[in-house]
Amino acid sequence: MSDHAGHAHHGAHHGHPRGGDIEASLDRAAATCLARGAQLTELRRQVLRLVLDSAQPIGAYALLDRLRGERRGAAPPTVYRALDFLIEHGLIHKIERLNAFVGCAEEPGHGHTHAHPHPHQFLICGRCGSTAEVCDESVAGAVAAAAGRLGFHVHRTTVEVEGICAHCHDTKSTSG
Amino acid sequence: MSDHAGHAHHGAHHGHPRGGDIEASLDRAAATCLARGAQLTELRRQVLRLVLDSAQPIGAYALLDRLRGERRGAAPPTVYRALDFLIEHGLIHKIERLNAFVGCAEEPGHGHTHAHPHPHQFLICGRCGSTAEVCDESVAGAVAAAAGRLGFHVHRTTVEVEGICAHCHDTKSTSG
DNA sequence: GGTCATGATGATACACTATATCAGGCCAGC
DNA sequence: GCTGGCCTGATATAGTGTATCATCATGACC
Repeated sequence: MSDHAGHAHHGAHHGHPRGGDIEASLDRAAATCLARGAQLTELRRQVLRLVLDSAQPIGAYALLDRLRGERRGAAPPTVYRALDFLIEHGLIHKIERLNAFVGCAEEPGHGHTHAHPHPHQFLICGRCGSTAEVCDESVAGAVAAAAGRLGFHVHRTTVEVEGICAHCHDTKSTSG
Repeated sequence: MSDHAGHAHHGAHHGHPRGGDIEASLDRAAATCLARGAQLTELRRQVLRLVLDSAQPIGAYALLDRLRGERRGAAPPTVYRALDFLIEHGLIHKIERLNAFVGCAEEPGHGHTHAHPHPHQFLICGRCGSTAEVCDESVAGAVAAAAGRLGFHVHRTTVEVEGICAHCHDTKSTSG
């Protein structure tokens, strides 16, 4: 079945699970971009930092508010252009159900982009709002098989699961 | 694995694949609602008819335009409230990637609702814009397994696959 | 009949999400 | 210095979805 599955991230219970890690991730992201002939400019780096720094999926306009702390004239296109770039290069994902963005759980440098994404699924907790990105190949395989049966050629797959995370299910109190 | 998979619908190539079928579907939908203590009012029936009548997924504001043909003062809440009801009762689905709505491919009366949905996935052709709803249990099973491994309790699963449908892939011309 | 709660719809305004478009700045290469 | 490409600034607008209050019908209950 699934040879590797499931590393949870963006947990809302732990505040900011990363700290100085983020700067290291940004450096790796910059290197990855460079290797592909693109550049992680200061603006894009700022937006990526804000996304990674968020404990939960964050919306474009929330990003915009925070971005304005460091860039006075920031406007919607400012943040959307940066987001498009980051998605294009596989550094972040968009969660369609939430109209929000999260950092990619896979480290960059694996050659995955928007055109050639790595398989990924999101588990969205309806109680605490946290999300986990899992990378389960059996899910991707089942999707590919079902699509293939109909002669459908898959480009991209969006899998977003809504439910209750283990933490919230264990502690049925108001701790979420 | 997957005991049953794949009935394609909403094909854009065939114009309106159904005709008088729609009225029969509406009647069955009304009966299903009644059996559950809800009512498919004239407004909801009109909106459901418009959704079913659309060859492709249709947006809320496109529905609103058409609805105004039969209901002069229709406003956004008019159509959104009807859509919410129809989704709640499993009569239509929302495709998140498209912000659009399609009729449920499963006939009503199977007891599935928004709270207890039947497994379903969408194949979205990026060339002709058609969508197919498939009901593959192996996909749902893989998702459930992956989630369960992390202790996540699944409520609802959104699977939306973007790619090229068999028809468009066969006829690589501009016929899409 | 009168009253009241419920659910559905009408109607207005607003919030949130995303894009189009044009202008200016920076830099590499000729 | 000019050009072309890329990035950003800035303004306006399009597209999607909700909040809120008023109105109206229905049915329960006294």
